[in-house]
Amino acid sequence: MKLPLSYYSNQDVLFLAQDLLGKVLFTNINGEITAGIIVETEAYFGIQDKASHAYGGRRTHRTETLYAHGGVSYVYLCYGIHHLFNVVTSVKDEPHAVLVRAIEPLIGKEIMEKRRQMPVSRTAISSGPGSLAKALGINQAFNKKDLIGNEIWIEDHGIAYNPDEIAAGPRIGVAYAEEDAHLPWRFFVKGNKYVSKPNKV
DNA sequence: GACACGATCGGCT
DNA sequence: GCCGATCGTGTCG
Repeated sequence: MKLPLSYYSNQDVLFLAQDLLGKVLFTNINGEITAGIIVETEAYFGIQDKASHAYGGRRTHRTETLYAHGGVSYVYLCYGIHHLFNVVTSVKDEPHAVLVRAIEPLIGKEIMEKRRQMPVSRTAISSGPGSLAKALGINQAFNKKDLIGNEIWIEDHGIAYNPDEIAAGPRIGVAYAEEDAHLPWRFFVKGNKYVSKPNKV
């Protein structure tokens, strides 16, 4: 059920970004368990990707997490307000990562409603990277957490999509990445109502 | 030490 | 569709 460490060692981050669609992301905060099906991701291709925090081999206190062995979380604060959750992949010193952009609520829906102050019937509850992080209670304390531990982890529930059920398009909010801005490295489940920008392909 | 800006969201027009 | 919120980070001095 719980994805093993070996899953995250895969050096093909474009494959993993697509393979993570359908997997179930869990958090357990003081016994409050919440989980959702991953329906939208983006791949960040290490040191050669101008949109990545690790572009050019940049190595700072913040980005150090990206250089860890695959299988840990990379959480950072964006726009001073939102926490964004990434899955660090590949091997040590190869800073590939997958940003999770949307989930479909599955377990602990009442807890998510309390955290988001809105009914689970609203898709905005977990649509978009900042929103899903808040719904799952992910904050800075989750940075560099082991994804095979018991605070945050990902399970395989046997949900898988065929290639024709997945759409690929340019990543969101990376205009600064120049020629890398238009690479089709954002993946989402076609027709899923939790996808944050379903029209942009 | 100072400053410009972001892998966004939600409210208002 | 537009705009303000809000603060850690990185870069420069």
